[in-house]
Amino acid sequence: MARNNIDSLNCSIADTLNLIGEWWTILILREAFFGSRRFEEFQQYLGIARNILTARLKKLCDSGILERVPVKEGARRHEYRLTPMGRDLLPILIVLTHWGDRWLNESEGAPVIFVERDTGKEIADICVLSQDGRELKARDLALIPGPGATEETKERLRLMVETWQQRQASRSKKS
Amino acid sequence: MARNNIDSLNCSIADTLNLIGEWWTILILREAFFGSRRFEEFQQYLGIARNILTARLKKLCDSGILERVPVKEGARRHEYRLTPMGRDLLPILIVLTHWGDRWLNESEGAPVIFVERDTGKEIADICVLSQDGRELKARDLALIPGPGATEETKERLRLMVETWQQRQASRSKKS
DNA sequence: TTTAAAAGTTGCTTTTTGCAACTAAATATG
DNA sequence: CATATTTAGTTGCAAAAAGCAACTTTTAAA
Repeated sequence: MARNNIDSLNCSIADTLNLIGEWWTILILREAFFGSRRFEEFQQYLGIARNILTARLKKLCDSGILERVPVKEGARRHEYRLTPMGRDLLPILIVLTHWGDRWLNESEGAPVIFVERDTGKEIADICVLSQDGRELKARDLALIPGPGATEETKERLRLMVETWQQRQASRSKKS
Repeated sequence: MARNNIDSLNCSIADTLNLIGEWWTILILREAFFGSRRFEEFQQYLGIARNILTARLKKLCDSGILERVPVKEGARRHEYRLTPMGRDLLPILIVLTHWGDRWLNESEGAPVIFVERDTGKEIADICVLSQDGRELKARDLALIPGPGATEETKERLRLMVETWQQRQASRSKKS
């Protein structure tokens, strides 16, 4: 993301975007999930500039999302493979896909569909669930500071609750 | 995303990133979910340059993710609110948060935690499920062309299956 | 009525991208 | 074995995007 203050936001979204939020990175990961491993594969399928691809792959390797392994024993050519950390990004790709399918490609239909290999059936839509499996909407959620919250974050969240309560109050007055 | 060929990728991920993949956009959306509505709120919490914020808010409004409504009847000052299309991005934010919590902030712990408002209990981890509720991993998934697939996409997916089968074959030979 | 805050806009500088050409090693070919 | 081709980058330069600070113009407050 931007250079300066992002790190100070005390936010896992910002931290994640710091690693995968740059131009191209998520599409490179998509390619990786689609089975690409070699520099040329990524380059050709995406049409990305080679120097940018180099930079992105390096960053992904440095941060442990991909690993760079010799094609065979002792070879100096490498391929890029998803690590467990990288494979754990799959839900992000699926959520992005489903949202795009729903809101941007509704008329034409989805370009690609994720299915379960064994059954061929489409996977379930990803949604937010409570521990006991009820579906939750934005309205049903609240935010609380976690163990990693700074004082600033706690203050911010307190303020958020206040604002929210005021809005609820003014809403009930009106109606 | 990049200017040229992204649109031709026939991929909902690329389409989605075209709208929300730019620097700052996702953090602006995070702020919106956290309750910010006014220009100054976004600006102050994020420390984003004002001209960039202007551009991002405009794009988000143009694409229907936010709407710009007068603060009160007839006022010329506006606030920016999530539309249903925008609220539907919540799973993306949660997935990004959880991934960052798990892989980047494990030692310090999560800065913020999403809980169910009514019970105060943490929400469930978002994961990929089959229609009948079994958890699926990357290995369990396959991709098939959907109704919106171009010939190129179909070809690409055929090739993918081939490559995958070859790798499976060479793997079983080795072991 | 003056002051201050909100919501931008403008101009200029620094960073990032994109593109094309170049390089060096590995592999294939005759 | 010598030469060509592929692979995986690197370099240099032009164009686009981002950051910063200063400037406007309404709106709200004192």
